Amino acid sequence: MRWSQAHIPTLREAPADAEAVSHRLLVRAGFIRQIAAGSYTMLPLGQRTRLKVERIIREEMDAIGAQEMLLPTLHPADIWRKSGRYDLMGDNLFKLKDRKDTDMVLGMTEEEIFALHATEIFSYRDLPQIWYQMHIKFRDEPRPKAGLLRVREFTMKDSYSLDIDWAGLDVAFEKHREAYKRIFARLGLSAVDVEASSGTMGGSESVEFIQRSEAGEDWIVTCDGCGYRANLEKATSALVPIEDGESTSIEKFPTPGLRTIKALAEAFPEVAAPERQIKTLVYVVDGQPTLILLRGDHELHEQKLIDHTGSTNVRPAHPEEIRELLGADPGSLGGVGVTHAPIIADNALRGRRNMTTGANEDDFHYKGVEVERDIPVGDWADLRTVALGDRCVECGSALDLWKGIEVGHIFKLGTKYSEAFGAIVQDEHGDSHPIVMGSYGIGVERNMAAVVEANHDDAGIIWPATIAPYEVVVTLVRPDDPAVKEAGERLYSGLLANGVDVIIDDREERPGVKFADAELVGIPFRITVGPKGVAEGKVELTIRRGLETEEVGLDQVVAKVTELVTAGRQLGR
RNA sequence: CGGGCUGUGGCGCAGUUUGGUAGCGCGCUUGCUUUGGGAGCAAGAGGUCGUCGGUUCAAGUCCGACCAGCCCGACCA
Repeated sequence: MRWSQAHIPTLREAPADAEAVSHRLLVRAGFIRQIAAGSYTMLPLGQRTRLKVERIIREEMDAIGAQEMLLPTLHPADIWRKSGRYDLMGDNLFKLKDRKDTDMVLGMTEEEIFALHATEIFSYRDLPQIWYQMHIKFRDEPRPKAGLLRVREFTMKDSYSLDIDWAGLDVAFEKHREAYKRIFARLGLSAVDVEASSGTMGGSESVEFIQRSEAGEDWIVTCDGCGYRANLEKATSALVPIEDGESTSIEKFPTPGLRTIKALAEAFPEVAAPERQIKTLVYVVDGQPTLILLRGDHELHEQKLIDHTGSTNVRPAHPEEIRELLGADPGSLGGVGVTHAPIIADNALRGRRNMTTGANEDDFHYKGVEVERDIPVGDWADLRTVALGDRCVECGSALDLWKGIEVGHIFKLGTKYSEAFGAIVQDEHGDSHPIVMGSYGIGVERNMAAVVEANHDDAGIIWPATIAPYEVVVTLVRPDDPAVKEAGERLYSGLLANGVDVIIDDREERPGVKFADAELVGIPFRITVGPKGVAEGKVELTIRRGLETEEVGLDQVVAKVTELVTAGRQLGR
């Protein structure tokens, strides 16, 4: 490609509404343009990189025996009603009607359709299978953000494994885990696999791949001591034991105007330190008002509540609902003697004595509360949010807490969809079993953005050679100088002949403009051809990462750069 | 959905307080000069001021409604 003929609209300044580094750089370097919130055009450079990302994913999927298919994105709503996800997905599912007034949806993931195709498998002899596609997904996100990191329309590689039993699923799951590690390594990412919640997918186990980044939206808990890694929505931690003293009797006492854990602790330090208090929250869980009990200094993690109760709709109760239920306002709530609403307590409250909690009477609390004696807890669960400084359950080391981007997610679905769609096979004894499924996703454009987040400097993007839009740029310092022109064209043709993705910057621009553009776009190798060098039979080779430059003989440079490019393509393999 | 903010040439912004017929930088076009880190001079092109309605002799500016986009939160395979 000749830069003079390419559409590479670089910008000196980023649009004011771009905040995330990857968003700013991908726009400035001419890879993407926004069309609507969470909706982007891939310009020529963006499309080149996107196709290379797809190619890597395809190679690794094919390597584990996966077969590529292509399903429609436009689905009849009935298929989604059949799995129950038409309502479950709520407003995130794009819904529309066709001209005959039939309800349709745009696919946001395709377990349903793949399960439907799995109904054409009848025998264990035809299993296992891994099917995948590289396709557009639509999600009506409540809040698209950060350029390509959270969008409403994007390309996803989604694959689905079909097995006769759970042992088979385990195999497919681990195959995907390893394939994903190879994919991320080849993309230049250092993503790690962490335990995660399954959310609305259903299923027994899920693992997310997270690239550490300040632009990320997920909080990850890791342990350097033993390698424990989990999403905050799933993570657990060990607590320092607390000495509660002898058992005492429960006693109500006045606490006028004290409505917060902190205020109560300051007023009654001897009986109401935060770790001696029971925090009482009222949540409406699938329509059922429910008391949630935590230690005073702990925070609820709503996803844990959702996962534990298997509910789909969870929200804090409104103040009026709370007063109606308990007869008091927030600040004086407690579980003592409450039998007309379910009570779920966090495990950290097990066995605790001499606690303080609200008396369900404004301005009064109880002290001397013994949780299991005085409160009719119906259900114990891990509900608290792990905090910085907590210790590892496995090994006791201090846990680390950091932010990251979810670049991939793999799920053990089980039989939810095969049962819903009747994907049943017979085993060698003639017994029928629903197919055991797994589901595995990678967001293509989000991965592009994650690579930029992880690979850039002040000058711009630093693409790994594996997915750079061009591997080499030949920069003509003086394209009007016949010797420079001739030498540059010779290098260009030589590299093309060697199968290198090369672009020649033959624009009639000042050198500074060309250098700045090459660095902004992030091309891994730059060969600078200038009059002085050519006269001496030399050119300069600049490595984008680090921007170090060396002189290379005109006659050697094609071979040398071809070698470097070839080595760069091996990244992560 | 709650809170905050923003819509003026391709990009970044001023102008709105105090209504008078739209401006700056970058980019773009042409010419001359320049040519190893985002050039200089000169002449140009380009704007329904987010949309609709209202007030007024007159609206980018005042009033109302709506739309879009961004940020925080909620939400999120």
